[in-house]
Amino acid sequence: MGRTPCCHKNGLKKGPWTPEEDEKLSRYIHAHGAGNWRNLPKNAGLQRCGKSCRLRWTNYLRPDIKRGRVSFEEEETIIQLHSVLGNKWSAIAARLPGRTDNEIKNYWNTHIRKRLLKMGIDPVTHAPRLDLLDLSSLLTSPQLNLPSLLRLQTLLNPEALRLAMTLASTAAAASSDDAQILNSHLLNQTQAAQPLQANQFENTFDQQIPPNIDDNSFQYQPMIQDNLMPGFGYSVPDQVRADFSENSSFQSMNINTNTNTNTNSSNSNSNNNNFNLDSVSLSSSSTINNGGGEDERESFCSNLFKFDIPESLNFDDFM
DNA sequence: AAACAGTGCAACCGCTCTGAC
DNA sequence: TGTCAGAGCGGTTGCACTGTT
Repeated sequence: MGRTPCCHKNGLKKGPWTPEEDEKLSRYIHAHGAGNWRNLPKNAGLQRCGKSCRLRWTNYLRPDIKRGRVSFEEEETIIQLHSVLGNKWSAIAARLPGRTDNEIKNYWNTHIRKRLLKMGIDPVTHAPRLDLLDLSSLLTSPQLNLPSLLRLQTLLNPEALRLAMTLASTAAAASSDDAQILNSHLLNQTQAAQPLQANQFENTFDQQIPPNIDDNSFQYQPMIQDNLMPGFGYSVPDQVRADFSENSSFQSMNINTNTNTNTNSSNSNSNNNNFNLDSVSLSSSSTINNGGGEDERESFCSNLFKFDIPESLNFDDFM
C-alpha cells in the first residue's frame, strides 16, 4: 500500500488554480507569511491541500519569480551546471535567480535535452554518443567520408549502422558507391558478430583508437577535465574548439578555452581548466531580451546547438 | 474545417530529508 | 533512538495550445 495522497480528502480541490484561488493564497501569504502549509489552506479559505498551496506559491505566485523566456546566459548556465550537478534542479535553480526548479526541469526536458540528443550527446552524461547522433545530418554532410566513418564500427551499434545504411540508400546525395560500402560492411559485421568478453572488448576498442589521436584531440572524459567544451562533458579537437568559440557566446563565461596547442598530454590535465561552479557568471552582460521575437530566439538556439561540421574539421582526426 | 500529432508547462505523485519531540 | 509531521525534491502526467495533414 502506498502512502495516501496528501489531497486524498473529501472536498479538496485538485487541478489548475483559478485566479480567485491565486488571489486568496497571495493575499494570505502577504499578510501572514509563508509556512505551516498544512493549516494555511484552511486559514486562507482554500479548498486545497497544503502541499498544493506550497507548490503553487513557490513555482508560480512568488513575487520574485521571473516569468518569460529563458535567456541565453541562463541556458548556458543550465547546461553547464547540469553537466556538473546532474538532475539537481533545485541546486541549478539556486544559481538562476527568479527561476524555479520545476521551470528549469521542464525547460531541460522539453528543449535542451532534445537538442543534445539530436546532436548525439547523451543528456545524462554530456558525453558524445554516436548511436544518438542524427545520422541523417551526418550522411548529407559534404565532409562525410564514409569509409572513414565505417572505421568507427565498434563505436556504432548495429542498429545505428542499419539506420545509416537505410538513410544512405534512400538519400539522393548518397552515391551508389557509398551505399555499397555500407552494405558490404554491415554484412561483414553481421557475419562476424559474436558476443565479446570484457577483455575482448577492451582489445577491440584499443584497436579502434587511431595512432594519430592524442590527448588534445578527442577525449572521452569525466566531467571536469581540461579541454572540455563548455556545456558538454567531452573534449574536442582544438580546431573545432576554435571554430565553436568564435561563433559562440560561451566566451562570455569564465572558462578558459585557450588550450595551448603546444601543451602535451603530460600537462593537459592540469591548470587550463578555469571552470568551476563559482565561475559561472550569472550577470546578464549580453542577455537576449526576453521580449525578442521568435526568429531571434531561433537564431540563438541554432547557433548554440547547431552541429554543423566545420569546414576545417577533418574526420580523420576522429578516426 | 476537422482530425490528428506534437509541444510546452502547470500540477500532481510519491519518495526522501530534516528537525522536533 | 525511534517516530512523526512538515518540507523539499525529482519524475511523471494531463491538458491546453499550436502546427500539420
